[in-house]
Amino acid sequence: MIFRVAIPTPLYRLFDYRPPIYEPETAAPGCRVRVPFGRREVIGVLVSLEAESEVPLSKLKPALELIDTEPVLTTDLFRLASWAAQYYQHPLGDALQQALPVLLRQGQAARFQHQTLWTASADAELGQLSGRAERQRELLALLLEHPRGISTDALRAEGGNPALLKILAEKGLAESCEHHPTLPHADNTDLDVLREAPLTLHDEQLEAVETVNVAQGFTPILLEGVTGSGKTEVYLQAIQRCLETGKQALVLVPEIGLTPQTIARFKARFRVPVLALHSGLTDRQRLDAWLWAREGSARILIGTRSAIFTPLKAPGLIIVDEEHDGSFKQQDGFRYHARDLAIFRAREHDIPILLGSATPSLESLHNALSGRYRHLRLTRRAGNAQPPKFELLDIRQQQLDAGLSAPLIRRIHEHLDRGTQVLLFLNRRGFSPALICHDCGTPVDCTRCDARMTLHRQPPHLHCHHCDRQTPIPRCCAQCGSSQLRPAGSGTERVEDRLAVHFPHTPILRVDRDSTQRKHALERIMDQVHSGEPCILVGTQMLAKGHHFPRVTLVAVLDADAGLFSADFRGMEKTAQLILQVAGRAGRADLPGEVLLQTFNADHPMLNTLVHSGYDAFAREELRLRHGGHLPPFAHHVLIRAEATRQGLAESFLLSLRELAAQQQLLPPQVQCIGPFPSLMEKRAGLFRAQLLLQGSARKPLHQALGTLIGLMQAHPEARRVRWTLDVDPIDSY
DNA sequence: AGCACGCCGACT
DNA sequence: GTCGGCGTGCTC
Repeated sequence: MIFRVAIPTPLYRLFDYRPPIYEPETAAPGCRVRVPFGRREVIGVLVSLEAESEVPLSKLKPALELIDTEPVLTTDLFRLASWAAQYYQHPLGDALQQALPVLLRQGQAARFQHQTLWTASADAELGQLSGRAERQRELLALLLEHPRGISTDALRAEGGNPALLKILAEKGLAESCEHHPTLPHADNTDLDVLREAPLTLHDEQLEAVETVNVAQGFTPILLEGVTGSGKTEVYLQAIQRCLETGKQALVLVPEIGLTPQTIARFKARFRVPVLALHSGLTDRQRLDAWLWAREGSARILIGTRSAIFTPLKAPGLIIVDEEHDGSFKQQDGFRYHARDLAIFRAREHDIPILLGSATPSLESLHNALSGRYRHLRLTRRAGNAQPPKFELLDIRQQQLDAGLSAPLIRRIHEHLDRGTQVLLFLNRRGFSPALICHDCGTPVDCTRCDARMTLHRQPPHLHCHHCDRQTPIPRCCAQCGSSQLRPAGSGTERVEDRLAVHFPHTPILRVDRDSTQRKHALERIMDQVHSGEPCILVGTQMLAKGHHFPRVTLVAVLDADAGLFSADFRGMEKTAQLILQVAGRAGRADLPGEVLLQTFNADHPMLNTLVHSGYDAFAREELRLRHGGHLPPFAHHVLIRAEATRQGLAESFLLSLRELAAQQQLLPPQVQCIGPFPSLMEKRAGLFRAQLLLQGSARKPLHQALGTLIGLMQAHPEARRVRWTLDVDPIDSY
């Protein structure tokens, strides 16, 4: 018998081993094995058991140990990860590895963390202890209060002395047992899953919930609901039905969306175990959560991108919230898209999947419009809330003060005078995005990137936002020696500064990565906002997601043009999504909101469509343009990126790759090769980068071409000096 | 990716 | 004379 093993390495092949010296009883695909690999030991995943190997038996090493007696990667997860490896052209060993929690990658047993719990013996009574053994009596009393067992830590916390447990045990009054922590309500198999009553649905919500409930088997549904239309309530009620049939629900949320409020809302509604797989968990907690999900006692799993690999005993429903969000795509290494894997997984499990968004990705919208997905809309806001009023604020020929126009400042005054709050959005942190010599015009550039250093004032320093390099602020220009270095443009810090001058009596709250670094800083800001007193919030996209500010009546986008003319064809889509997301932060029933967009392009057709006809009209128009330009979702893209320490090397490597492929006629005619081009920012973090784009209208020839190109790149002599990576369905092209 | 081997420059 | 720089090759 031969073990065929996937090893975590960047190599696109599997490795054969002889079984361990001792005879393995239960070897099955999906089990982990510890194997010698080169001069080290690694954990691999058994892919198949073979009768023979192409490698001569003499070259085969024996595996050292079969770690699992049953597969850690169950059939469905194994299929999911190997499909993803194939689809994203990523080495199988690495893909399988990434589908596992860290502790399992390291070879730990797939078991719960065991905890020693103490109980009083069945017949133990306080009277059996002499009156003088007071501490022992206290301890026994505590044990008697916890018939299901208590840990030593908990005993100590309740005032018991765990050191005396041994004495009690010797007297036959106490017993210990190994136990893994259980989830509250894990034994709730009742139909009564509700903890609190559901909200009343309006007709559109009702239809959405009904659609999920009656769905038989695989049913992808795009739920397009404007902000405030009650998508979450639809999720909750769809999950309710799923739970009532004894199934589990998997909920994927964007990185920033996994807030305590979100989790709290799920926990408040249901009397079943709800587990959140957030970044704060330790590796151990992650493994326990993974095990609870696998054994079926966790009923609702909420997590970010990587949660798509959570094992489920009884999958019933998958929800992807804010499905357009870019954080579902992994941006390095194994570049999978969790939303797309979720679709695959739902199809495999033959269950419904709900993709929710106020601003769906054009990919999902296209799938909905072409009939591949059901398309449901929530156009009404819950309650009587009115949609905010949009207005383009033309700032041509306006004097700007740190990015603030005079009409905007007047409007801010009006809202503050009415006693409400204002939110200003600027997706640029720091004081100013450049520091420029007033005499010769030379900006201070990052030495490792093709980028300006950003000036920060708190604390004062220069910071490159692309490679994280930080330097002190120079006193004079490196080019001409002039001391007239001046900040150019403005970021959130500068806006905050100027606002303090214009509105000396109003609190200015800045929310960006810098202002919220300290623990609880964000919490404190949010508390102040929710107190309801007038204030001005200034911030980056941190403000755009997850939070809701009922007392904000004015939202202003200071630079609506950012991203409007981006070289990335998705720039317009992303801009629109961001603008609507920010706009959605404001207002409630009795305080209608107003959204101002400062722009130098007040006649821009797409901006006007978005503002006057809404996202749906915008998206259809944008889809029309994409169709005309043979761009995704009407074509498929694969990006081959390359980077090298010397300029030109990456580009010449890709050029040579393209020429080799052409000479040997390896590219089918349905696949177009575009480039290579230097990346938009050619130099980044000291590396020079280039990219080659493959485009095709069908996936199959594209994948086939990719396979042969990988072969060429691996064999290429230059590949030692050039690092290359693949990105299937890239979501940004820099 | 790791990791070792191996062959040339600046130190105690 | 050695320490260590990173080019080259291999991983069942």
